[in-house]
Amino acid sequence: MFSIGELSKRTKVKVPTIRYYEEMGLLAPPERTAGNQRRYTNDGLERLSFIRHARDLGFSIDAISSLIELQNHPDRSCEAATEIAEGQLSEVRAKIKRLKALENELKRIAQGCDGRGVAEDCYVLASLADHDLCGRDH
Amino acid sequence: MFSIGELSKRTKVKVPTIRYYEEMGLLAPPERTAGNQRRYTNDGLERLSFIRHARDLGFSIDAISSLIELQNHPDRSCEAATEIAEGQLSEVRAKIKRLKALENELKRIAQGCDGRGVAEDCYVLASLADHDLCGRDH
DNA sequence: CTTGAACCTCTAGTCACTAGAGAGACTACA
DNA sequence: TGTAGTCTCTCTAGTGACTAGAGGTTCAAG
Repeated sequence: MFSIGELSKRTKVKVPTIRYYEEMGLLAPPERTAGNQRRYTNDGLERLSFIRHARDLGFSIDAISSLIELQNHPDRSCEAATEIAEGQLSEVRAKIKRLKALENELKRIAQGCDGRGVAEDCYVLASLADHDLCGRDH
Repeated sequence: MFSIGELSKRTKVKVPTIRYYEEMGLLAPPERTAGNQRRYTNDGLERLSFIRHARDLGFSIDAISSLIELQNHPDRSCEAATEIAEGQLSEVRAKIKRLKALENELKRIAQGCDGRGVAEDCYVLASLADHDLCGRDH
């Protein structure tokens, strides 16, 4: 049995965030001391590690809820879990694609100006003002 | 002189978003009709195109504010503009790097399970529960 | 002059937290 | 047992960049 501060230290999840997860229904409300303070067991620790790991991988609170629901019913098909993971994967891939396009455009814009002129002639500002100066769409 | 709806159509920025930009100080408050409706000129159109383009490239409202400030003083050095663009570029690169790590991890996790088993044996769930199953840190 | 679309302001909601106030509880040491 | 100091409690409000909706007013076409 350990306090919320201890749980926070072990999982590296901040104390208010732990309380937030509880409020959102991700983390079961733990036991309380006579003085109303939360006391966790290893169960809580494992659950929170799971949540943190999933958050680190970019899963939404909603997605994590579904995954936990599944965890609580070990006999169910895990199809949903695979779907959620694959959905997340394609979201990540889409983001990468988009960011790479941005990277190219920004590289081009930033290289166009050495920062030594005045704003009037600045290629950065001109590029932003006139989309036609862009190599391709974004 | 055209209405906010017309401006919205031409720039593809939604009406409430235009009002929001005005509130945030990005867009100068335009003239109004006798009945208090906004009426824009080409100036407003150009300004909004600039903002939209910058937002599309991921610049924050704050960064855009600085860029506009600079635009309004064409005699100033454009060093700040180049810095902002370069800052944005390195942020984008950092995001790409992180997302690529996530992509690898998610790929590994998603491939570990075909979704045909039950939750108890699901590799997706197991991987999330146990960070040690991860190839590398993230 | 009427109709109906577009416009106005204001408030509240989104996501996943983060910050702070003010009060109460716990623990270590004397 | 007293007390100092840290931890914890709940509650409210703020973040960024919008989005949604209510309830009311104005505009332009016919």
